[in-house]
Amino acid sequence: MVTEENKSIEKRENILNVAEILFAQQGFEAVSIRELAKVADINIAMISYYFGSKEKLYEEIVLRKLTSTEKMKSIIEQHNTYTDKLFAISDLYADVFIENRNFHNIIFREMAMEQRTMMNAVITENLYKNFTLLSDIIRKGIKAGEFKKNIDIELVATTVIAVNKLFSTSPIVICKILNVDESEFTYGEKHKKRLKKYLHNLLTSYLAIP
Amino acid sequence: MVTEENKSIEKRENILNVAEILFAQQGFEAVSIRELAKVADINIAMISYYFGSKEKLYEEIVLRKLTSTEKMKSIIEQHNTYTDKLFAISDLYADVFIENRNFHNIIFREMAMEQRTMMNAVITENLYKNFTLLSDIIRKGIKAGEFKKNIDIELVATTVIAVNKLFSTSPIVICKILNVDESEFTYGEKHKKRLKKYLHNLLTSYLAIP
DNA sequence: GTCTATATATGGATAGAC
DNA sequence: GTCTATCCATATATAGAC
Repeated sequence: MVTEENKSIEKRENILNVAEILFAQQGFEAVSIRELAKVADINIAMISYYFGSKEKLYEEIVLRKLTSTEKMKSIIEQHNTYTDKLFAISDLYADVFIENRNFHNIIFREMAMEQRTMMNAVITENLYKNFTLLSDIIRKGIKAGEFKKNIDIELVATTVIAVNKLFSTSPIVICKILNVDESEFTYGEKHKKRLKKYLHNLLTSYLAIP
Repeated sequence: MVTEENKSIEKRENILNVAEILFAQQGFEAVSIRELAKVADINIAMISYYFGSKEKLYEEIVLRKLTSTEKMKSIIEQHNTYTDKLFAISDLYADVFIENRNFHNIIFREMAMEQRTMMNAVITENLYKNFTLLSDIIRKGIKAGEFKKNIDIELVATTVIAVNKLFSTSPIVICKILNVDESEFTYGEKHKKRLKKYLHNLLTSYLAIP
């Protein structure tokens, strides 16, 4: 049933989605609410009406999609060995970063800011929690005798995030590096599979006991 | 000898340096020439006088420090084995990214833009050239029997860049991950050494023939 | 909920005096 | 080279009609 309320929510959602893309592509300050209103096909006044201000709209975009730690936890529980758990989380990062690459573009731009804001603190806290789940798997894998002992736990966990991140948020350069045409390269399954497979191999060779 | 001309060049340099920091911290659009003039302790009109416009000032900041391929080439030539060549380039990335982290913050933000501009093209071309030097070392190392055959050359080269990049441009999160106090963590030698050593080990375990 | 019209602020840039 | 004063474009935000 399409109620009036649903219509209203849909419009709100539409503004959020369009704004997410524009903010990701150009940055917060570079996008005017006039341009946003044009692209989203709404009146300028609607942004204040729905969100109060451009700033509050931005906050909502950032906060609404932060990957929940719960999702990660449930995926970890679905696997038995620490190797499988690690692979699953690495794959999840690839999926989440690539599928929501506009969003993560915004997140990583925010992380690169040196001034500490409320949002910055929330983002850092969220990323840290997810990071902890990753490093805990490695730590436990070492204790269980599945992984080598003399490894840099923090930096190998950082590597998973860093590689997935660069791959998903710098499309032009990545296309050039992989020798793929940009029009063809929509981060399709083929390239995602390659990325996942590579990370599995990289992690295995660094962590696994020969 | 301090001539009038030198003084003028110094002032120009000062504006470039201050602007680089501000643009890195806040993004191009978020920095007003009024704020820039205040921090650099110059008059607003001086920006137009020296650079023509805010846009041209930005272009000069981006273009002036792009890592020359020549420097990389000379470093590569100084080493004999492909392993040593690879380590040297990996170390160079760590040094260059960390020492010029404000600059690289700007570069990577520009890379994340999906709209293609003149500057974007120059940056991509530069990064691609440096990337090619890196992947060539790996390719030749395989031919020479120093590295394994079944590896993903492009993605391992990307990894070197990705890890060094995240490490240098997201200080707040990295501090939290490494459990280091931010005031203490000025990307000192200690953490740089750790990063370099980790990448050596990671590359060795992925590439070296057991 | 949606629009127009407008208040108000701030941005980049420069003319012209010194 | 340096400054003040100012022009002009564009930004956000909202009051008030519908």
